[in-house]
Amino acid sequence: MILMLEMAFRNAGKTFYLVPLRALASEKYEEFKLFHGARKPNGGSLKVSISTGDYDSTASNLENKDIVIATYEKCDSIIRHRPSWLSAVSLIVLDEIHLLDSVDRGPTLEMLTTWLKRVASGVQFLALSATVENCNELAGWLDATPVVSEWRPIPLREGVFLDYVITYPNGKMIEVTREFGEPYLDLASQALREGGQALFFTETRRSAVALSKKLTPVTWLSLSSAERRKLAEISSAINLSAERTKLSEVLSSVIARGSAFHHAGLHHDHRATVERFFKKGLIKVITATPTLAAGVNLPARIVAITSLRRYDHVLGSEQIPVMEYKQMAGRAGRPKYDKVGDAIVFASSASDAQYLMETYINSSPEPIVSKLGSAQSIAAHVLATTVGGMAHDKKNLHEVFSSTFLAKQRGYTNLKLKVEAALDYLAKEGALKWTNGGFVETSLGRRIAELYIDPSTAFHFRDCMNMKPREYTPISILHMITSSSDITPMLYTRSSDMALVEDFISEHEGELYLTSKAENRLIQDEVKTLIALWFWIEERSEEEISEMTGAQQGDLYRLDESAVWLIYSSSELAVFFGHKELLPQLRELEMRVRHGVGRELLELVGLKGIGRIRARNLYENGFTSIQALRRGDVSALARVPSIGTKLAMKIKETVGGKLKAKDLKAARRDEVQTTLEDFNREAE
DNA sequence: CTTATCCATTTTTAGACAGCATGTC
DNA sequence: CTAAAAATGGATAAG
Repeated sequence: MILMLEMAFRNAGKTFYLVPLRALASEKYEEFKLFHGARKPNGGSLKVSISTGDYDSTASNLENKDIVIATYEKCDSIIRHRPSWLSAVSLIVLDEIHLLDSVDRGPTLEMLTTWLKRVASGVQFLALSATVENCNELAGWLDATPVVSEWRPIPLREGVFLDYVITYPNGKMIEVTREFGEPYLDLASQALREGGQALFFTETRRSAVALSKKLTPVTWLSLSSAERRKLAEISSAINLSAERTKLSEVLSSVIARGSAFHHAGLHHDHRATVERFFKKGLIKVITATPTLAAGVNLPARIVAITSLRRYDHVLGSEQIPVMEYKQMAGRAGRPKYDKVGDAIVFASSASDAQYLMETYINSSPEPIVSKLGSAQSIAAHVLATTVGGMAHDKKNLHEVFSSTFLAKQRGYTNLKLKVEAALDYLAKEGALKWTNGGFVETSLGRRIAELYIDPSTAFHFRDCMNMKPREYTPISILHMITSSSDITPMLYTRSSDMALVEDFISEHEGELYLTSKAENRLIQDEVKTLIALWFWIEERSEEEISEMTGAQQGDLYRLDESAVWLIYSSSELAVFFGHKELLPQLRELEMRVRHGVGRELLELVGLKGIGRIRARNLYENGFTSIQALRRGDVSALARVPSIGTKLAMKIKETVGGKLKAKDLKAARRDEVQTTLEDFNREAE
């Protein structure tokens, strides 16, 4: 921050702060925002901006900014648009550089860094990480000087818990008081007695939820009556801020007792609530999946790691890497509050304890290894390199790829073959064309790179548009989307879902793409993901969808987000593929998915109204139930946290009812009141 | 006759980046 | 070096 601010004040150039998560970007942005508008010596004012997929997106907005905070992918995308100010960049901070090791996102970071090194010559790089073992090697690649510091604001102790005794690497042992007779409860209790908070990491979402319930007796006893009152309010607010589901009800009930769970199935507002009130000290214990290991900064007095295994659909049950363990352990110790942070792992036997001590506590994280070689698509990076203007002939292209971290670690021979193959593939499919002496991207290729989709996804769209199923319906379009490699999260078909999926397939056989011979195609997963999206645009309740498919609120929102992006992309590409006639269908479907607004609702409100009243607000404000809307159900409206005047007017017109603002307020008040009472009673 | 308990078997399993343009609070 | 925990379903005991 000091370096960036110094450069900004000196007008020494534009600086970037790059992070792997949107949440981290907004956290960092909040810190930098304090300096936004500060007067510079030359009279101008300092300008700070954030750029991630869910914030502003046009590169021109960044032209006169001094400090830009962005995700890696966003920065990558910006480069592809070749903004004029790129040469004005003077410093790039790469936070959490160890992400280079990640299979799905590491290659993007690696290519991004490689380009930046070339494009912006003379740019200073500052790469940061708490868990890099081979930092000399990494520094060598970046042409940087390694700076190692063991300093932590709060010292960290790592220990193993076995039979109520915590053993530390130096042989020191501490006994934990038996109070509840359950290790997890007693450990949490110890943290709370010292006025601290505890963070438990679990292997699965389900066990995070189960453990947070189990911990409520401990947290409840530690609460003052003032805290209990505040928590009751927070707890009832949970059920008002988003659609109610079984999961949100459980969250609401544990929060009332000072405990909470945190995982990616939660609604993002609920995640934010949990983070916020843990930071404020009201929520005493969080049980979390790895969401919090790399996510926002949420330190705790004690970090308890309940499992060091993880199940993988391909590999089965696996030990997690030391790097991940260190990331979790590093969350222990709150600056300003704790004297020391404790990270505790649980052992099942004496030999297990010894194993954990050797393998995790006394081990360094694994060295960072480039994953560019296993990138699912080198083609995407070759195309982006071309579109970004970094290479228009083989010589330059090989220069770029031979300066990657992979080439440094493993040599360039293998990668060279892959790059050549990617070039041929892109040319064959029409994203690039040969020129004398080199190659250049086609307008299609440029659009693919700008839309930020994998080239294979684009070609898949083309094939799907050329070979339509017997009956071409919205379901066909959704299937095209869910069978592309860019859809996330792809839902997994459990054995209990088989009936649902098979029924759907036989019912919609004529509308689906079932003939493709691509190997390893997981038709069932594609269809199951399609079903979740279909239910979503049919306005089924979030609870119903998660009941039927197992996809929870958070999953649904992310699925929706990626589906919107892909449908938009397919409509942009339809023109290139000579399928202009599909545009109306694609546009309509995009709108239905984007806003979660069903056909019936579109008809009710009138399609023209969508332009004026943003349908997304209908959705976000809780109008997912058409039935409720039709009968003007006041109690459904009570779940709406805020209704715009225009929107309320429109609803009034539409339902023809007599809803008034004060009815809404009264209804909402009642609901808040009853939930509050319920929780207090239950808690007692 | 209903409910509780026990036991063996079956089922399930983390996370999250990206486009673009405009209305709403 | 190693999978573990919850859900399910059926049988039997208790109320």
